[in-house]
Amino acid sequence: MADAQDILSLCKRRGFLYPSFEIYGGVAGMYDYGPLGTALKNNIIEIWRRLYTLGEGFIEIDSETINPEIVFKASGHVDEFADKMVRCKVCSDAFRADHLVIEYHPNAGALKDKELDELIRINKVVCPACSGGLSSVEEFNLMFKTNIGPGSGRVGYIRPETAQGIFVNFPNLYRYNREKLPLGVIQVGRGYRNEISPRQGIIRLREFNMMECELFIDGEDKTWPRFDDVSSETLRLLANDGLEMEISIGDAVDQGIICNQVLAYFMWLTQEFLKAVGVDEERLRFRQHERDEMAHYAADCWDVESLLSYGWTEIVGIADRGCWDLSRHSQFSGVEMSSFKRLDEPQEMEIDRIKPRYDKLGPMYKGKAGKIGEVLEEADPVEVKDGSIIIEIDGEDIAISDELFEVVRVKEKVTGVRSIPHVIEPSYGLDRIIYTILEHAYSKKDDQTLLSLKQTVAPIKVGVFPLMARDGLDDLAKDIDQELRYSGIETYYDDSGSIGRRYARMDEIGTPWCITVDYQTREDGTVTIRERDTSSQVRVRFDEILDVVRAALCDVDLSMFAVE
RNA sequence: GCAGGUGUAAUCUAGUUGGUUAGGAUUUCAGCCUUCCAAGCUGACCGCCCGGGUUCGAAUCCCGGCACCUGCACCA
Repeated sequence: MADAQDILSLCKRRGFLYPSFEIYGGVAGMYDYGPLGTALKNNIIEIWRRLYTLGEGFIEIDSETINPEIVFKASGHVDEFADKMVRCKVCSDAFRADHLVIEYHPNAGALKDKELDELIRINKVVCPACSGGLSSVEEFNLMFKTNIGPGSGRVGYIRPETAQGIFVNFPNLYRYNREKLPLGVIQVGRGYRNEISPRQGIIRLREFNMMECELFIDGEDKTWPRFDDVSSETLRLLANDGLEMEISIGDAVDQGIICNQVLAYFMWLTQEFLKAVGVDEERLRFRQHERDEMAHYAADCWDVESLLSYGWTEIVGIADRGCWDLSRHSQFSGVEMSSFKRLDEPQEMEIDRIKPRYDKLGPMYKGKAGKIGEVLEEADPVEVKDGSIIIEIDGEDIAISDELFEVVRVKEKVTGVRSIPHVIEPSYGLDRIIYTILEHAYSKKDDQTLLSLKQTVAPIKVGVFPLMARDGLDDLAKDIDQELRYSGIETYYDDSGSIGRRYARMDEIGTPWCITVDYQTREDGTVTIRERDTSSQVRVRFDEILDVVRAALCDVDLSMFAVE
């Protein structure tokens, strides 16, 4: 297996990746993409984007990376990412400090570090695992905090995922989609996590690239229109009951291994994407989250893992997040986040409604009566208990006796129902995918490095060389180089060193083809085109070279252009 | 963050009883040569992670920092 050090060395040497701020000693978990890395990344993004926008009809947005605190209060990140931790001095296990003292304080979660320290000390709290002594409280905040605007007025955080930018825009996007589900929204961008210990090259970064999709669907209907077309396609699953299997997505859904069609469809789509950009199918699997690993709101979650020299590594997560995200944002913002599902036929329904008796409310509550009436009208009659109903007015609970209202049965025409959409989230770790592609493409034979990148993602598509940089061969080669570049094909012209060395340079950065102008070109107007992985050559017509390359880019067998 | 290991050129690496001008290979560049897979010759560029300390003298010893690797924990 390829050594991670070799890959990182190649990346640095050839301009895929550079450690950030290298001249100042570097910063852990931060890397810059060099020229080739950037091109590779852009190519991958473009394939992904097309798959979702052109293939599935999804829409793309680009939202802010700095968000006000409330966004992450609603998302749960403020609590989830800013734990107060203590560590066992003996077994070095970490625990949430507030959980350890919960029996000694009614509101342990609100305590300051020092107060928690104090409580732990006074009550002689020890490590729950081994009864060892505990360290003092440390703050673990994995979000980067900042201030929005001058002074220290408004707290903001740099986003740890792009997803929230989509959720908070849901009302706009739902309207853009003309109030229809399903609504698929994608975003490509950076996320930021102040990792405790970034390691393993670009596998765990502090500033990382994500491609995320949030698919909003009707929670009552998790079928997918194109599911039947692909239901016989297979995936390699590692379910959370420990069973590993190769199974069609149709069977997996039927047997309840994958919980619904939408999830299964996007798992398959993800596999197609990863194969298309060069992840080795043999080193790819879907691992289901353990029950305790899953976020509490998730119905099901599968990680796509690739086998790297670091071991099996998560590169994509595909989760059914239920209606959690939109519910929370609706709750925190007070904005409606539901969708309206029109019924096939409007239905006449008889419903019980509360009808306030304003003649009695008025004298009793004076100025408040109007508000109370409004709230009563919206209230559900089933909440009437023991002759009264409790309603909330201006943050105050008030019991309203049933003498002050009537429950009446009314006929209402129902044309549809409102519900909060569920979210299926395929979330792709771009940097990890890039690294996987590099490692899976990497091979070494007798000191010769070969990067077998798919032509779709290769930063440079064609190397163009004169066999000798003289006798007019160089001019002919430059003509070809220019023609290809002007046609939108990335090339690399090279006339330095032996021809073998030039092929080797291209092999090392994954360039799939090389065209060489030789002396025969002057005689019969043909050039050679060499295929990277086999180093086999085909002689083709000089004046057809653009067609040949275009065909090659469509994976057409080049032998059909051979002139010999 | 903890424990252990490591840090010499763009890359890989030799080099401690502390002692002259840190050696090699690859890459890159220039020139010569060269009619298809890293040929050869000549030359050039480029280095002891950073900062302190000990010493007449530090790549080498000590302290601190930074980075990388392995494990723990966390996670995309």
